[in-house]
Amino acid sequence: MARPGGTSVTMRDIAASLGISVSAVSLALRERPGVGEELRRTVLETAKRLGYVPDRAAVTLRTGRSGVVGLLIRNLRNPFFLDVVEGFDFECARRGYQAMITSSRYEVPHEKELLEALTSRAIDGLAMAPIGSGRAAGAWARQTGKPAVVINCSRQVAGELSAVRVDAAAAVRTGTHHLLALGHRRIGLVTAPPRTSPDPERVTAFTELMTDHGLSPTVITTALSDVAAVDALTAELARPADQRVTAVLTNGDFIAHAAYQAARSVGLRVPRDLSVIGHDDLPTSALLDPPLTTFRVDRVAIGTAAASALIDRIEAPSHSRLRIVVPGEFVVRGSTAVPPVTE
Amino acid sequence: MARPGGTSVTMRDIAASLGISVSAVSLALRERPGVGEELRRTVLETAKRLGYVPDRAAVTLRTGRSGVVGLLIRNLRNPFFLDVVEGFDFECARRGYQAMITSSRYEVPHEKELLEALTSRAIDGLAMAPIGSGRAAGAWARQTGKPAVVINCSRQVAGELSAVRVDAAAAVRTGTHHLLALGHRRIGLVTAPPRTSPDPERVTAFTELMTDHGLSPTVITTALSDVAAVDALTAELARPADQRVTAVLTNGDFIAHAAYQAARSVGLRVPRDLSVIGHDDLPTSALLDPPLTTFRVDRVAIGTAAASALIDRIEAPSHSRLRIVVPGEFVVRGSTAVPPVTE
DNA sequence: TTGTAAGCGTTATCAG
DNA sequence: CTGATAACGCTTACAA
Repeated sequence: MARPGGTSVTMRDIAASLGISVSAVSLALRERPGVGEELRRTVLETAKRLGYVPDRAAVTLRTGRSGVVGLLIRNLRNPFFLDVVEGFDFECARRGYQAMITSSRYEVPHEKELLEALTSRAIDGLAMAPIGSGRAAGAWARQTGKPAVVINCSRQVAGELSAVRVDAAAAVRTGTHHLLALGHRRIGLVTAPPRTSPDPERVTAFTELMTDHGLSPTVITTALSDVAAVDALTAELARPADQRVTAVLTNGDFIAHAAYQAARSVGLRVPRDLSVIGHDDLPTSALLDPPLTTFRVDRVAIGTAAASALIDRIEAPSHSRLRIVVPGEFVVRGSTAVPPVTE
Repeated sequence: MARPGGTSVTMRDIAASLGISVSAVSLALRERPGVGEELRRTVLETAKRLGYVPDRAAVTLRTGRSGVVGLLIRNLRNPFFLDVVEGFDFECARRGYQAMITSSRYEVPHEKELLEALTSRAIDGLAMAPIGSGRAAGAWARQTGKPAVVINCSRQVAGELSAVRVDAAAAVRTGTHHLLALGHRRIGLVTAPPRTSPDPERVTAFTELMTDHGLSPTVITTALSDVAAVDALTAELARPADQRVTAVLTNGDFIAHAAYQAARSVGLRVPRDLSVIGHDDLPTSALLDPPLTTFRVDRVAIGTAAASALIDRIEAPSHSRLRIVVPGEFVVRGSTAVPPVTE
């Protein structure tokens, strides 16, 4: 509203039209004591009649609270985050907040810029799926004195922050066990480069488990965009049959799809030549050819939990920080099978 | 920022620390004439040193421009919009704006609420994939005097507005021709209920084409959530083999997936018993079982085009309204085949 | 119960 | 080229 054209109605207009003072209007509108019941009704009614819409910029400036919370996602292209965003947006709306959602696109400098932009917009709190370790979130919280919650980020970080995450390490263990039981020995784990990886725990869990079984773990490092992942996986799969992995674990169905593409591009078949395990259970995963074995997680719940935890802390700063682990469930479909017998 | 804890640095602090006036600081910071080059550099430098972040609420209040543009999506669960959002967010960032993205979840009252919320936040412009006819967008633009652009919405609406859309009617025609050529006679078109449908043109085009061929069109009406679509399609497919459709056209791969599920649930096979045509070509569509025949569209381009058109009009209100049709491409895969010979 | 006035951080107008 | 000063719309002491 404001300036050009859109002749906005302000409290002053209401006050003038009723011959009372602005503060009376303010009090009446916000259901605060200090104003007669009858007058309040009149005010409410004329406000509606005049089409009054409060100017949040003014409120923000005055109160220091904007009613906006930020949601900074590291990669909005990953369908995983779709439902997270939806859940977050929904919960915010339910509790009277607006979400400001944006994507850092796995670019650290851009993440920094966005953080600053959000700060200058006086967000009341921040939820963030950080690019790397998540230190940025902690720094932001310290610097602004406002609550932050991290989503799917390394456990040790966080510090003072609330955190919502899926148990990625457990998922890796379950998947690895499944593959070992099928007879696989050369298993690959797809992960992001250390600096940008949100969950080093996956690698640790995987490495430990493989080592325990006397096997050497293959860690396939790639940027987590679909094209980069296809390239990295194609490179791995192009190796001789007795050296390349016979199964891969990915950190998301999104990347599992890339594994399908890579396999296809070098003429391998899933699951005959390559077993694939995803993580997320996207709506399409059951419809793929073959249906994807994956780890189902309630993505909407992640979003609502993050929003809820964040808003709790905004409204009661004493609220202790939360550590929420959203449960998941391993679902076995057609993309995993016994390894090929090429050796 | 602002009140609690986070001791924010204001222009006053910079001015005080330099022993000059606030207005000099303002001028210097915004690269405006009226301040010496040397002083400007000093100001810029101390601003950075002190960690100054401008308070957008104050700027907004003063100037009436927030630097925020709204993006109101009718259904954020549809992966189609993922890339649109990403493109929009990207273009906004590139041009120095913040996007405020939210989902009306196909609920008209919620759409209205959100529109009001965005208005009270003084967005500089609005992009909207409206629920029904898109009249709401026009009304908003008229009422606020600010530019709006509609995304994928009925052609006749729009009026004064810029519009970005895919040529859905053309896609329907192409798909229908493809099915007719394969020999299908009972073809179903999946569409949203009239009140919420964004593109009645699809139905018109389909009906006309079928009638021209002396065939009677089947229009399957359903709410466009995955579960609702599965139900509606299951009901259609449960009919006797000589009555039910042998092919369906959907308005999105998202809904085509629902057709796969529905077919599966009543024991029909795609494409042997049912041909399916989607629209969008989502990343997963080529990996489905069977790979989906669909209409590819550059979704990111829709987002960037919308943002670009919107920001153009914000910055030059004289800018004439744009009608952008993002091109698409029909891609034939494995989900369409000759009809079954059950008659 | 109601009105008055100050002030949030910024920009813009207008003197010096 | 620089510095007071008012104003944007709202909230909140405090005074009537």
